[in-house]
Amino acid sequence: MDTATRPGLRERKKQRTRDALVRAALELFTTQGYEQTTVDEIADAVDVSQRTFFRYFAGKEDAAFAIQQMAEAHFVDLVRERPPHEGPLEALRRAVLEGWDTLNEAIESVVPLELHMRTYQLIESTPVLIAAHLRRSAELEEQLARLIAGREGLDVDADPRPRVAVAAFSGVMRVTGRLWGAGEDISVEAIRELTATHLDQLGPALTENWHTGN
Amino acid sequence: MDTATRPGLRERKKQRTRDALVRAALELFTTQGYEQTTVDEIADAVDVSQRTFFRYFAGKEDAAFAIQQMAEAHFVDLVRERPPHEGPLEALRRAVLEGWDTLNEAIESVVPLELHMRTYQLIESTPVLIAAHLRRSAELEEQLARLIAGREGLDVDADPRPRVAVAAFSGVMRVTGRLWGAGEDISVEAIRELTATHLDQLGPALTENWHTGN
DNA sequence: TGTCAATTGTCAGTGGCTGTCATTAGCCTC
DNA sequence: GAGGCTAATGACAGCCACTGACAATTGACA
Repeated sequence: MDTATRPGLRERKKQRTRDALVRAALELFTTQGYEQTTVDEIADAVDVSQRTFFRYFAGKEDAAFAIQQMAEAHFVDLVRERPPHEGPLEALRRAVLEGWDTLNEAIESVVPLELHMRTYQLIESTPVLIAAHLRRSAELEEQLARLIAGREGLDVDADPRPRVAVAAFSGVMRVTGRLWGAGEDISVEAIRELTATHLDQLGPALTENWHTGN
Repeated sequence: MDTATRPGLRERKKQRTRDALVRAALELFTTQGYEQTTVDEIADAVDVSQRTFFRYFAGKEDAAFAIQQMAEAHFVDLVRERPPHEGPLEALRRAVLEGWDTLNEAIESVVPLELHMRTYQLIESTPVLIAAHLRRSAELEEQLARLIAGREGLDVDADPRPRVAVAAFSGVMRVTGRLWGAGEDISVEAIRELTATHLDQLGPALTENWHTGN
């Protein structure tokens, strides 16, 4: 019986409603803009009441980040799976890159990859969403710092290095995201490439004298 | 005549109203919390209409960051005045530390230093304000990157190092602010110290092997 | 002093978000 | 497989941030 573990009709229905709301929201956001889209529109598109929308999402913002959320979880999983002999920055670097490579599998059950990338670009160009995105990133950072500290057998609260390393790493990721969002090429390949080259610059950028070998 | 450059009554009145609104807002925010304070309360405390509040500030958030804004401008000025022979990170480091030392002179005409520090702590512990704070920081970062690039005679858009360096620096500043806000000691001295020790860790934290000399 | 322009107050309306309560619809037991 | 239980939904009312429009007030300046 494959019905053994399969959730009941109720649960499946909820999942469908949620997914439909996410799709409708992202489609409307990327088409007409985030601020220009009202919650009523989203709810109407899925034929539920506004109240129901707010039962699935804490706010309009929350819907915009539904997929982002999945991508982040995916990334954290990958970091967790990195072999312990890799240094902190090496592990983070490989995990992000692998994350981009396998992003589609992680989200395709809800939205097409392309819609997600358009949404990401929208986030990077909408002030309110930029703010929310940064706050979410800060939370992710804390998680990563603990994870890295764990790998290295350190106490996050005693040794500042895990947090500092993750902060530097995240800073670079943020710059990358912003640049990608401002550019022409919205593809995953483009941001993958940007990520790699920017991470390569982290070491050199901290050298005090930038003109020695240049 | 010292009245020569002194602004007219109209201008002075506006300044007084604005300052009063800032003081009332910060006092209410730090006393009862940001979300628990309505714009009407702030306006009432200064005896102006709600509409007038919104003529001075783009939103409730804006009032919360009025002093922060001044502190940032102060900091940027200090970076600009750093002698050109200092490396990028050295210049940034000295500017922040000097910024903390001279913060009071920069803001005392509007609010007491202590109220500002309480506000900063409130910001660091209120999700909506954290988000806004991070977005503002991101804008500051862009400004700093251009400034640093200028000092070094580089093109921000061609060479990723200015942005990467500033991103790493800002990442550390952010960690510092968060830790300070979560701690007991709300004094300027406390955050000054935290800043110094965390910046010291930036180099070491990027070393792949954290256990060599430890 | 009277005119002009800037500042403010009032009012009405939109949109995000929440609490409440009645209704509907899976689910589970007898 | 009928009836009761509970979760999900819809409908309604209301709060608060924020905006546009218009009228009243008040410095500025000839």
